[in-house]
Amino acid sequence: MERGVVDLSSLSGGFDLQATVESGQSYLWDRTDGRMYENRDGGAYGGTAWYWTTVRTDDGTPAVVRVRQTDGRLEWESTVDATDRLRHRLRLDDDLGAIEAATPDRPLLGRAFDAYRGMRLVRDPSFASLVSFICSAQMRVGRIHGMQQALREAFGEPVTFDGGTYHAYPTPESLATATEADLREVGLGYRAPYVKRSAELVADGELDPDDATGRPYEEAREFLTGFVGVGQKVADCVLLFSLGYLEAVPLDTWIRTTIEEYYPDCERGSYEETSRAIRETFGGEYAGYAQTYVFHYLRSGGE
DNA sequence: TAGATACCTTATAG
DNA sequence: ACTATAAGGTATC
Repeated sequence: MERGVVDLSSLSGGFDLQATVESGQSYLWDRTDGRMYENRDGGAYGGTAWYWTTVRTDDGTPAVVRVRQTDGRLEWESTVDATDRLRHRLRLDDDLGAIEAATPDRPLLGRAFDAYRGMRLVRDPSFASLVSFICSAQMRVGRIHGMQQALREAFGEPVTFDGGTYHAYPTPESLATATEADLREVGLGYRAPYVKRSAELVADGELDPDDATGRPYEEAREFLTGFVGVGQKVADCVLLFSLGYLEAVPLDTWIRTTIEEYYPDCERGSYEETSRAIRETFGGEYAGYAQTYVFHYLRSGGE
């Protein structure tokens, strides 16, 4: 067992672990106390709960990383050195202060940033992010998370850690090998064939979500719709929560409602044009940050 | 090309 | 208890 501490006190804009991993952008973290999503407004840092996920080591085998936030520190336990991986996965190097400063003073945005100060975007592994958001169609966040847990337990490689058994996120190969019936068995419903066929595309080397990286934003979004079960909204989620396109604004039901109520002039009829308008309203470069704050704020009962 | 509809499953509202 | 509704949409016609 290795242990480490990441100092958070010097981070611009601070950090809020609970808000970051329980805000519906990542479905790859679990609370060890099993109380995920229970107290959204929750006390400071979710009562310093422990969370765990898995990371890929250099030789390709998965390792468990367990973390908790206490005051200005992020403590971790793992079998590998997790400091750099956590900085990367939790975007601890983002200059949140500058990002908020660059966000326009528009209705709702200030309150949303205030409510979850320190919440950061995540950088999830691309395949897991892709499958998570294929599963997200017409689902509540608690059940999306439950689906990912079920997928891990049914198809993920077991990892022993600190006397317990955990499961890594399934590989493309394992989900491509699963039958549609297998995937329906774990509660995916009509998303089952989407997940299987998209996993096959990756496993067969026909399409790789990482190949979206480097393309101009709208082209990258179009590229990702080549997967099955991936429309523009899901593509935007993968771009924002995995591939680092911070300007991506997924137009989900919450944001559409927000546009109706607060930014009606941004409603342009098509996804593409409405997306352009709301991204501009949210400040362009970091518009996805604003979207994520608004989403979490409203969904958590902010107003 | 734009518009309507089916789709798994379950938590929640009434 | 029971039914209707909606949930971070997409594929298909």
